[in-house]
Amino acid sequence: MNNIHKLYKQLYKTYGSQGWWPIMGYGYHKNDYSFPRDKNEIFEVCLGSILTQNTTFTSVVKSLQNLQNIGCLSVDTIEAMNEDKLKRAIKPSGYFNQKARYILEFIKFYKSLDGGIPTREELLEVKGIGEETADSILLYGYNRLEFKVDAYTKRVFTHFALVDEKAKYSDIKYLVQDSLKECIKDETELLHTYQEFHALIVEHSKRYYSKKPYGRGCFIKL
DNA sequence: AGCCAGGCTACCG
DNA sequence: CGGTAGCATGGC
Repeated sequence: MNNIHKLYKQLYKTYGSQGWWPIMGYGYHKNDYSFPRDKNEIFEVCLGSILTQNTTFTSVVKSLQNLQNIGCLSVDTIEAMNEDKLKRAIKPSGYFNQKARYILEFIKFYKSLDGGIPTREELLEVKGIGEETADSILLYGYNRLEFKVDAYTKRVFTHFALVDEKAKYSDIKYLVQDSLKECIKDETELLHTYQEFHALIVEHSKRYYSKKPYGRGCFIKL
């Protein structure tokens, strides 16, 4: 068992199943890996992945709630929306001018898929979708084996010297994927581990890696 | 009051 | 290529 897997095990033992991705009207689904269940929920994950860029998820929930309240929480309804109305609805998540454009750009791409599964390369060509958002969509929307790295992940990994300060997104992503693949041979279990690991890192980091000095109070031992 | 949040693009050297 | 300003609201 390598240090990455050790970290995962300790986090899971501490916090348990996180049940990401949360879906509107259902919330988290701990120990239930049947999500997303349909195309609407897949799209909701994509939407949430864009809205949550550099923002807390509670703000994203407000935006999604706003959309739901005006009956616009679906691909076609958002596509048909007046852009200013869309901006008003997603205002709580911040960067609403950019994000409104990103969402509309993504919808064009999403419809061109015609129900198909996007590749990572295709997603990265869409304006507003960088590596983390692409992996978020793939991991939680399409159940693909693409680990999602975020600022917290880098912070925690740096704390434990699993990577150095100048590690790039891909360095961390493939370190995690390679490390977990060594220990977990079953693909379904591996997928759920990717999904839970990222969520667990966020849960742990909100407590111990949000304000400086990062890692104060962190009880994990590798 | 100031810092941080489940980042990305554009533009710089 | 790496580094950074700008984007914006909300919570603590």
